[in-house]
Amino acid sequence: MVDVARRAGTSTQTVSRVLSRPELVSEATRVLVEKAVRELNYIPNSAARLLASTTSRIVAVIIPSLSATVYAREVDQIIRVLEPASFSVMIGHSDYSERREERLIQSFLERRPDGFILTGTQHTDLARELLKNSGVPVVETFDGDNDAMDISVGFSNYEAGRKVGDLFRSRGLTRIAYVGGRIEQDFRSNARFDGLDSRLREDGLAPVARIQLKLPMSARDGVAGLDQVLDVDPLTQAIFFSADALAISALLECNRRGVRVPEQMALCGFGNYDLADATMPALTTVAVPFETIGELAATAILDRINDRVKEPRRITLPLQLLRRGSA
Amino acid sequence: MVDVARRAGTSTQTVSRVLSRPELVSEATRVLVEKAVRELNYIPNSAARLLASTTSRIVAVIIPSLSATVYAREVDQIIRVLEPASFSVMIGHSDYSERREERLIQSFLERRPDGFILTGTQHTDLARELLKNSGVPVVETFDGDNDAMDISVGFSNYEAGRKVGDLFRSRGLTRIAYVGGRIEQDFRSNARFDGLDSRLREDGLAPVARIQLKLPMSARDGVAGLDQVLDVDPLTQAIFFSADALAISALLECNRRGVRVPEQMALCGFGNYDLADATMPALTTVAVPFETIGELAATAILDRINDRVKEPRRITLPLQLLRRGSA
DNA sequence: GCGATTTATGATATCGCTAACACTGCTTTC
DNA sequence: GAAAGCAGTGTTAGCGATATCATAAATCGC
Repeated sequence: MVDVARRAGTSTQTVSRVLSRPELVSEATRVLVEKAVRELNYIPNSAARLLASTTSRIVAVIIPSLSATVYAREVDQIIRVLEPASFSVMIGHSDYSERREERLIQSFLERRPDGFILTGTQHTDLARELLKNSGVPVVETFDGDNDAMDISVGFSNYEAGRKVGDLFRSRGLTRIAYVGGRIEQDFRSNARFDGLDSRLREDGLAPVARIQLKLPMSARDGVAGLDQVLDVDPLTQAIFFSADALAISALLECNRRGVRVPEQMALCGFGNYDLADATMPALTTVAVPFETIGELAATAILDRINDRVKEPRRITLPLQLLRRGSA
Repeated sequence: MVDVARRAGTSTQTVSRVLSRPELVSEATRVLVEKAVRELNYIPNSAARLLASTTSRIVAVIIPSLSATVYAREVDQIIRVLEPASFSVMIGHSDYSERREERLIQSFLERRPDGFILTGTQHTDLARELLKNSGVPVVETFDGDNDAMDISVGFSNYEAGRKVGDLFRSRGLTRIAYVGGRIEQDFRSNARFDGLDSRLREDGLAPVARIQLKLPMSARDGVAGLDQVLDVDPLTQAIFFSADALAISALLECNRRGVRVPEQMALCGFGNYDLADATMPALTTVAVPFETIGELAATAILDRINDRVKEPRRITLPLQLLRRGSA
């Protein structure tokens, strides 16, 4: 920056101003400085800027895993919103573990991010404390059922479960199973199960099976889930899968085995992935606005950083049950 | 850090040592300092560290888009390797545009990353120059066909095209089409086409159609691609799709229309996605080691940063043609 | 036409850490 | 028993930017 200043015949302070608040500098000197910057290929050092100004223009994002399409698409949108505002995005994997999330928060805090976007509302006490002490804005996503620390952007997993229960019950089905992630890992899947369960209880019923798959899940696990359900109750009439990939592979497997969907077995997915309407029959599923979540979470962080919004906020997005052929 | 030092009764330098090179400090003072760190909830400031030591422990990753499964899985692995080495990962989207990549490189350089992982070998001149001047290690991925700046980790897209050509020709098929991304955007898809084309030319043939889809592609585009191929040549016998998602949706559409696969229409995908072996018939495809690419790219960056490797390197991973039912 | 503002620029003091060197006791070596 | 080596710790001087205040020049109101 000293070199640029010398070449432009100004002080470093003026160079700094041209770079971050050009409206304070006269047109003539601005042009001069910009020329010097270009000629010297000067690239500012953001660490020095952070040290002097205490704003990093970094947002930390913690998701369970980038391999899960949902989160990859969410992060994609987050980046699309934050990048134009010249924020960089730092990503970490919690692998569905609160402990790992805690460690990540701790290590991300060393970078003094201007915001955190977390997944879910379940965190360790230390994690909460660290975040609170740091004073960094936090947005929690994907969980509209529980209280958030400050801002939350999500949907009700519980409602999703109830909606699917409604659908199955409207067809008079009674032997209904659920396939999701491990109870101690996948809190949001649990909430979906609870919703389904509560709906069935209203009619004096209960799920005939609840299968817990190890995370992360692959499509193949859909067939495993199907088989485990049939092991527990061979007369099962309907299955709600916690992710479309599972449901699709189960549906294709039913086709292969000659099990008629939905007559013999009704299937419902969750997420509305790319291929959900390509199967035959097309997959009935719950459309989850994960890209909107990413967009709104990023916008909420920006609003908070720029002090446009001061109060805690809770944004709950509507879910849509897409009734297609499979249920 | 001053507070920690005071509380532990040492100098800040000793605190610094405990944090970054504890082997230089006696057990007794180390314990004392660690206690003070815990009690004060001290979190070091990485910007100050970077300013003083010129190492950021950041690796910048630029991919076309996180919405494409391939790149999401690659980045997933990159993070899994770099995080334990206490590097943070910064991600940007080029959206298949060299211009955008150039701008990203420029803005990432402000953070003084210790390494760059790029996608492909196609970059603007300025991008190359900036990277060269900065002296940051660069790994280029997914392109084993062209020369890299320094280290490359990828596979031959050209070879992939030839392999698929071999397969189709071994069945005596002559009317072969290709469906991929736009020629001016998707360089790696182009190389696959070139490989297929060169193989067909050996037998005096040429592709009957080359469909270019707008990026980013969704599964739905597979059906569009299929239709466009049939528009150009209704007698087409085989199609090579540049991504499994496209091929799967085309395959399911063929099932729906009563077109027999592979007898009337042979289909081959690329990538070996999760659902590729769940269809009926199962999808013949090229297995791409994208997770290995992520892992090796990250490892290569670490090796370079730690000066374990000094020479340019070119890692080319083998591809596997998975012959399943669809071709 | 003179004091009061406003606009544009500069000087100086940090921000929080680490590199480099200096120092203090010990132990080792022959 | 003196010289040399070593482990452990401290002192000092930056790293490259911005905040803050000071100053100079231009514009304003009446």
